[in-house]
Amino acid sequence: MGEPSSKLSRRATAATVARTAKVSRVAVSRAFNPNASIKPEKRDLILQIARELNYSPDLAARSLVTRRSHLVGVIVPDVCSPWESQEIDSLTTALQAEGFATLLFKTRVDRSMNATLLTYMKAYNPDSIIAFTENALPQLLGEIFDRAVPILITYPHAERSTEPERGEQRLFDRLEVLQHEGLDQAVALLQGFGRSRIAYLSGDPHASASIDREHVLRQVMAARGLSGPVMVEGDFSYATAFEATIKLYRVGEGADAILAANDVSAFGAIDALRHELGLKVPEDVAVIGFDDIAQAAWRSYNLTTVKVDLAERTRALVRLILRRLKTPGLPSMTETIRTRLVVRGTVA
Amino acid sequence: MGEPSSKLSRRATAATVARTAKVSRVAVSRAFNPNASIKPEKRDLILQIARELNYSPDLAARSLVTRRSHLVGVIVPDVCSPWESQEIDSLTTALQAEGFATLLFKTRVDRSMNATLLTYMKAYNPDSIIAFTENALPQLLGEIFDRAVPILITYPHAERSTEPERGEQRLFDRLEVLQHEGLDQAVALLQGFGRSRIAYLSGDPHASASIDREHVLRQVMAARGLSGPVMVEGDFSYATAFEATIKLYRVGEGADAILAANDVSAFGAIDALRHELGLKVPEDVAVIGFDDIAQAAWRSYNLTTVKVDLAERTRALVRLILRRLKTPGLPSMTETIRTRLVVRGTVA
DNA sequence: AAAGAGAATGAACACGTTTTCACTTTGCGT
DNA sequence: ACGCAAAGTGAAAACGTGTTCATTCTCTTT
Repeated sequence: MGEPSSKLSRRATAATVARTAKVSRVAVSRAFNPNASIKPEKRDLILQIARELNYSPDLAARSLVTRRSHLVGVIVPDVCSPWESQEIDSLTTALQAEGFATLLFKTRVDRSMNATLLTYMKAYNPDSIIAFTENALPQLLGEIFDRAVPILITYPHAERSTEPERGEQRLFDRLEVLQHEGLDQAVALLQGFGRSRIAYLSGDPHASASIDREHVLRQVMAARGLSGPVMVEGDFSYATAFEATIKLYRVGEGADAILAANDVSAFGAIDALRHELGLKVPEDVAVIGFDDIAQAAWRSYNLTTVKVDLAERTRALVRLILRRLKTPGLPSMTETIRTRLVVRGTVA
Repeated sequence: MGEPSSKLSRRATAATVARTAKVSRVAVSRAFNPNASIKPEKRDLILQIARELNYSPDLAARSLVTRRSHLVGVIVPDVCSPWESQEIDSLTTALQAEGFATLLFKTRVDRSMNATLLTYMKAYNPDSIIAFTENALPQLLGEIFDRAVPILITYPHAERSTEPERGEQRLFDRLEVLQHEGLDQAVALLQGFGRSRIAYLSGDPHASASIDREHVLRQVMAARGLSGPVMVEGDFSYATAFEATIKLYRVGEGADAILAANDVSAFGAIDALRHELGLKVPEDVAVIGFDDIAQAAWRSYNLTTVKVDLAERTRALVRLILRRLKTPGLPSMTETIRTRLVVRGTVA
């Protein structure tokens, strides 16, 4: 119980353990390092005493010499949006299993603050960075972080913009979502039900992901002989989608199908249609979302949506990180994951 | 542009900056420490050169001597549940503003793993810990973490269980939600609409928070002359609430009002009533939730609910942390926040 | 039994910072 | 011009760990 305190009980250190176990301090270090050369019974003794003293090696001190902080910086604009929170949940669990802790940073609405935010983040020396981002953050990341720290870019709802990155000397790894397949299935389904006037409820129009999504959608629709989508400007949020949908039908010319940039937008559209415009979903207007968040299966919405497999996404992210950390010399890597349509009740 | 690299360009260190600026290494340290004594123009020079070299002090090294990691460990069972994700979002932003980064940990479903998880967490030396928890984690926390690291316990959906903590020597600070006021308003509203047979859709029945919630509810109902609630067992999740509600009306005796342990449960109940049981909300059954998450205002649900003010919660959490860090000697602190009913469309 | 290989050991150093402590410079009032 | 307090300065010592390197121990092999 009572600590063997010489000084007023500070945190137990390797020296404390060494003294108690009557071994050298180096031995303690070795006991905690799996592939160090130490006699097994000695290691057991040390680990036993360490447990009694509630000792575990200080990661800050260790990282100082190891150059590994076992921290992964996760940069995200909105923790509370359902898709991103589900992704963070999944990612954190996966990283924990690999021995990394996630350091969570939220980008500011005020973008001028992001530089100081990233500088701040850099001070923690993360082993790697995952940026879920829609905006121009990558360039900033490249400027602030050493070439030595791997950066993984992923757009939550789409693949990269077509424009090449500036600051190309910087190495980014990427996770991309191949939306073509899922969107094509979506358009095909709508077409099968005779819907010809399709509206695209966009995400934030400044986000390259949304622009790219629109591009792919146009492509898919053109290939199926449909005229380009009616554009409705949203920002991935429920409220904006709600208002935009109302405007589409009140002052605009309406549409017989809405394809939303993400599920939350689709919810906003559905609620506007049903509760404000008096239109029936799916009878009057068909709605399709994107992501397949847990709420999409809730009975009030029962949303037909383009699914991005979260587990697969997480596996890919972790795979990318581990590979990069193991062999830093590799050229830029890109993993892609596919999408597919999940048919529920908002198209008929 | 080109680094003044002697060795192959490593991360810039204080020594590098000192050499470039032709000052001592200590001066660099002082330049970054606001209340250190250094000539202003010297500081400016150093900061300027530091910026050019993209230098910022290594936090691991600093924390080694400062004994401040500027990390706050946040322990949470489910990042992806709406209430908790909204809270993490808000908290992360607030902590960032105070110069702390949030280290996110997710407790395992497999509880036997939590001990190793916490040991792992301890290695990062967080300045403080915030545990959002429903289960027996506090005791484990007390065992593993030094008395020196402050622990802040909060039950997301309620106040503490009535039982006194074991391991009482350990100092915990607490944030509690005074649910009495909000619940009383809720019951009063139901009573006003002549609802007498009220069901309580519980959270995880093993969670002390849920037990406590039930306790307060019974108290409130008794005070208003109502017989105790019909108990329905849930676990804070949509799916379980959905199933439990169906069972309540199919095999149980039903109720004319449902009070749910959180909003997500309320959504599950509403969807079961409307889409599976053919009952109308609020005409046939009134429903009241708890938390007031963003989704509660969505038109499909338009949920009447007991609001816990998130911004107020966050402010209280940060206040507790800062106060504890500033004056570690303080006795155990508890902050409380009030609740109030937000009336929307699920009671009429 | 001697030799040799391989494992085990501990002293010393390195990692990048802050802090302490003497010491030197500066600024100000008389 | 003088004295004296205050502000500024750098050498050295921490902080807690991993790693290198020369040395010692422990086996196996001939």
